[in-house]
Amino acid sequence: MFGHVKIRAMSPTREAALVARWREVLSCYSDLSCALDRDLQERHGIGMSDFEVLDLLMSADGGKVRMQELGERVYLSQSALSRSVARLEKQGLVTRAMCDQDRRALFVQCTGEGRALHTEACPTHRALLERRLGG
Amino acid sequence: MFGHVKIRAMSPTREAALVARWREVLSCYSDLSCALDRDLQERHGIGMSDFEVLDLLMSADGGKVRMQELGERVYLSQSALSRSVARLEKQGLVTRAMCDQDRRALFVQCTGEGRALHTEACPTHRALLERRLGG
DNA sequence: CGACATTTGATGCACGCGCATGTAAGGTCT
DNA sequence: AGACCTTACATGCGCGTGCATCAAATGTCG
Repeated sequence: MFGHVKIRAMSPTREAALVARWREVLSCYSDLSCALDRDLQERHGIGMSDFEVLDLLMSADGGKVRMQELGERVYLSQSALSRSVARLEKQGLVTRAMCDQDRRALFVQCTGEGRALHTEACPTHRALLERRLGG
Repeated sequence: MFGHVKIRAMSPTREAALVARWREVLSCYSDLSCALDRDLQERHGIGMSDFEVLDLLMSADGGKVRMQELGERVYLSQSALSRSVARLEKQGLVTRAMCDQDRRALFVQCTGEGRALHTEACPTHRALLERRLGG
C-alpha cells in the first residue's frame, strides 16, 4: 500500500523551483568539493573526504569512535569510509584498534599527528566554506 | 593586494554554523545524487550527469547548443562534459554537429530519442527531488 | 604573410566512489 | 553443540571525475 511511489503531475512552478534548488545544491557541492580537494591536497596532503572523517573524529572530542558510528555521521558509503580510514592510518593520522567486547568492531582514534594536521588544515577548510557559503 | 586570502580567526558560533551548513549540502548531495544515479540508471539506462545534460538541452528550447555554453550552465568540468556528450551520442540521444563559423566549436542537439527518453525519465527525476528537497 | 598566443574540444592517467561480495565474529534458535 | 541468520569491516571491479596535456582552429600583431 505504501511501498511504492506515486508519480503524479506537479505544478510547473513547483517543478521549476525544485530543479532550481537542486541545481544550486549541485553547483555548490561541485565548486566547493573540488576546491576543498585541491587546496587540502596541495597544502596538507589530504583529500576532502579524509579531512571530513578527521574532522568528525576531532569533533567527537576525546577519542575512540566506532567505525559504525562514524559511518552514521559521515556522508560516505561503508566501503568509502573503510578505505578512507585505511588511508588515514597509512599516513599515521589515525589508529585502528580492535574492540574487545565485539571483535568485529573497530575503534578509530586520532594520533598526535592527526590532531596536528587537523589544526593546521582547519583554517584552509573553514576559509573556503566562508568564501562559498558565507553569503 | 587582493590576490590572496586572509585567514583570520572566526567566531566559534559562526564556524559551527558554516560547518553544519556544509555538512547539510554534503549529505543532501550525496543522498540525492546516489539515488538519482541508481534509479535513472536502472529505469532508463542513463546516469545522473548525462540526464542533467539532456535536461539542460531540453530547457534550452529549440535545439543546437554550443558545447561551451553547455559547459557554462552545467556543474561538470570541461572533460566530464565532453565525455558525457560522447556517451549521449553513442546512445543516440544527441547529435554533435560542427559549427561552420568556428570549426573548433561544436553544436549539440537532442534527437527524437533523446527527447523521448527525457520525457520518460523526467518524472523519476522530479519525484526524487520532491522527496528529498520537498520539505 | 608568418610567428606566437589563445581557444575549443578530446584523451591518457590516476584516483575515489558505490555496488556486490567476501571473511570473520556474534547472535539465535532447537 | 550445531545449523542458520545477521552484523561489521574489507576488497575486487567497473565507472565517472578532475587534472594535465594534446591537436586543431582561430586570433593577434609586427
